Amino acid sequence: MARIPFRQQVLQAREDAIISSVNRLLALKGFDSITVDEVAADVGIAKASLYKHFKSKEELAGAAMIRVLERALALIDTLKQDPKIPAIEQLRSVARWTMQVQLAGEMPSLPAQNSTLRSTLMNSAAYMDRLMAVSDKLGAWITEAQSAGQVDPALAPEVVLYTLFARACDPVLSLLKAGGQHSDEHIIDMLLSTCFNGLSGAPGEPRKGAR
Amino acid sequence: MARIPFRQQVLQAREDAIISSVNRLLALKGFDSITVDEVAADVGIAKASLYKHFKSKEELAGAAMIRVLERALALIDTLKQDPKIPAIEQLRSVARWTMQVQLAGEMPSLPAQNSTLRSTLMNSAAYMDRLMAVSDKLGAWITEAQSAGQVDPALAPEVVLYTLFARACDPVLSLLKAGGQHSDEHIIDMLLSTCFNGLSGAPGEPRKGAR
DNA sequence: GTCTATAGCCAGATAGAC
DNA sequence: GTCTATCTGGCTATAGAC
Repeated sequence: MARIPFRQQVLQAREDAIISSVNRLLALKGFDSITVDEVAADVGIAKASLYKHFKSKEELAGAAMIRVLERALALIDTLKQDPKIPAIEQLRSVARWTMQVQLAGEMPSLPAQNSTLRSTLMNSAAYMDRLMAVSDKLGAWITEAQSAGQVDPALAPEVVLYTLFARACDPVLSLLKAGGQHSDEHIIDMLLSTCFNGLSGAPGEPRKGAR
Repeated sequence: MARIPFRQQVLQAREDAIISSVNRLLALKGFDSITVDEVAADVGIAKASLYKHFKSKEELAGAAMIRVLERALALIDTLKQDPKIPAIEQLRSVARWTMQVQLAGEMPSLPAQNSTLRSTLMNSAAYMDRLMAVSDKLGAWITEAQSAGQVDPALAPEVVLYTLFARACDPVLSLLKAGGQHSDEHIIDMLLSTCFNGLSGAPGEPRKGAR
């Protein structure tokens, strides 16, 4: 571990820069709309050099997804350090974080239908491992919250999990952001409310504040 | 109006067939993944013939969107015939319908980010008129439901409107459908519940039945 | 309006020198 | 590993005969 450091570090830094560019462009334009030339130009290297690091456009997107999943895992582990917080609040914190990432233009958005991309991701152990790690950890909170009656026990757990994932790339947020009528905080408050309390709103609950 | 009928009818029927194919393929694979060749093959005509009816791939997608918006308008007008039904129930009926259309594989899904498609649609009066008609009619119900306290008055009306639109193409539904664990009716019931009552569920409300 | 054939373009991926 | 230059395939759109 003591040797090989410098050149490797440079490479690692370059890969980080690549992933950052891909991540941002993916959030901005989506997988189908970006081109590899564009990514290369954004990073400031030649396209052929990109292909030395990642062997396809799909792998580039996969790397961005892996990174965001790792950020999510880091957040979850941080949240777990306070075991007194009710599961529902942990889930709400995760949802709030995904919305903040979206607003920051850092949430890569992939088309659900692109089949070559899908199969690349499903065949990537690095991706699947992290996806399952996130799912398991959220799944535990979901079960706990349902037992405590904080999340509707009539909902199948997958429904809750998929809904949380889906709200992490919900087009409603970008529409509201583009509308420019509300502050970022207000947008997040309203979307968290629709997510957890529904359009009808929860009669007994305070809607404001409660960071 | 009495003349010109037959040949025109044949053309109209062909255009309907084209739109049906586009609509189905759009629901199945999404705009970016389908090719005009594929549409032509599905309809059973040559690609060049398609371009006699619609002058671009974007216009094809626009025609499909116009048709689904017209179906929505027809539904809304039908629902309006019973003025005794509370606004919230009207909105729920519309949401239920969009989910049924999704499950039937008839909800075209367009990428939110494709800019050439976006500008084609925004420049199409036929599309924009219908989109605004739907928005206005739903908007009236939303305002009414908020006044009656059936929809959370703290939510900006656009949030409610956008959320309903977004639930019409929510990936959660196709994920659950692909999972194969639940009946179509059950999926719709759960998603309507998460949409209107949130993940937490509404304490006072019955969740089952109520078609 | 319908077809076959093709133009024209663009983007993903690679060759080969350094 | 990085670059420039190029290949290759596929896709939108059109030409031109019927």
